[in-house]
Amino acid sequence: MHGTERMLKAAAERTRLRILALLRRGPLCVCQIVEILALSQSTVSKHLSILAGAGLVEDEKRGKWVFYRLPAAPSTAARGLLRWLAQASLEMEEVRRDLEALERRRLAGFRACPAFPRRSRVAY
Amino acid sequence: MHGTERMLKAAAERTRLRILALLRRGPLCVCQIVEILALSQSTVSKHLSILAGAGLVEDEKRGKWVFYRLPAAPSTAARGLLRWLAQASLEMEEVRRDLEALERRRLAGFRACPAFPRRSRVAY
DNA sequence: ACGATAAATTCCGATATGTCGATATGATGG
DNA sequence: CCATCATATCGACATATCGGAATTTATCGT
Repeated sequence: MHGTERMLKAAAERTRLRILALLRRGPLCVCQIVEILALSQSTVSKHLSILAGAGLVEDEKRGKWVFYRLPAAPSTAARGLLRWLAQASLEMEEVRRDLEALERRRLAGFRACPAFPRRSRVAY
Repeated sequence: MHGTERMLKAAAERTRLRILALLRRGPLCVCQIVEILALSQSTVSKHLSILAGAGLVEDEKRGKWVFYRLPAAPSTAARGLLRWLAQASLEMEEVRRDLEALERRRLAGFRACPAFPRRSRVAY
């Protein structure tokens, strides 16, 4: 399948849209995403692998945790789509709720994951 | 389903990407699209209805023909996605072949469809 | 070495999707 | 009115996709 199609298929699913919106706020490890989305770990892991295969996220192992984030150097196509998604996904009620939940947990203290080095703001 | 998701799902399919790329060159009636894509009429018709439902194309009846085209006044989201698609879909081998086939038929004389009033170039 | 934890992979059932042939709807022309 | 043509819709089938439970793999702490 061509990259364009793969990228669109990856983005065109509610759960994955939710994940992308979360990652826009910064890197998260799988268990944190599981907690926010309230979906099974296997489901989340599978979605992340689809997103990674499309070049819409990248991962970094940190001991037994795996952090996912939006790619630091996305392809031109990925950058364009991610930029569109950043706008469009905010229109979704569910996404907004997820982002609030994320913010709440960030304040309340998340889960015992090692802090991930926050890069500067994403440029797209 | 939310508009954003519906739009992405509509775009995230090979046949529909091909249709959108064709329509970028100007309005076409269903039978012309059928001819170029070499798919059944029912298949093409269904895809068009999905695209229309997502606001990515619009239709206009002309006697017994129905012409489809990219929307004259797309929503902000649709405009953004269509712009991205215009770039990205050209990377697909199959799409390029379709566009060549379209050009060839335009020259060789298409099919007995009434000429559709060509609007000025799409602005997005 | 062992148990515990995080994540990926595998398997399975339920549902969604793409395609086509057949049929229905609607317009046109004799 | 009837035949024809363009399109939409329906029914059926094959395949793809999503979700979760269970298992496997890898890492950590003791």
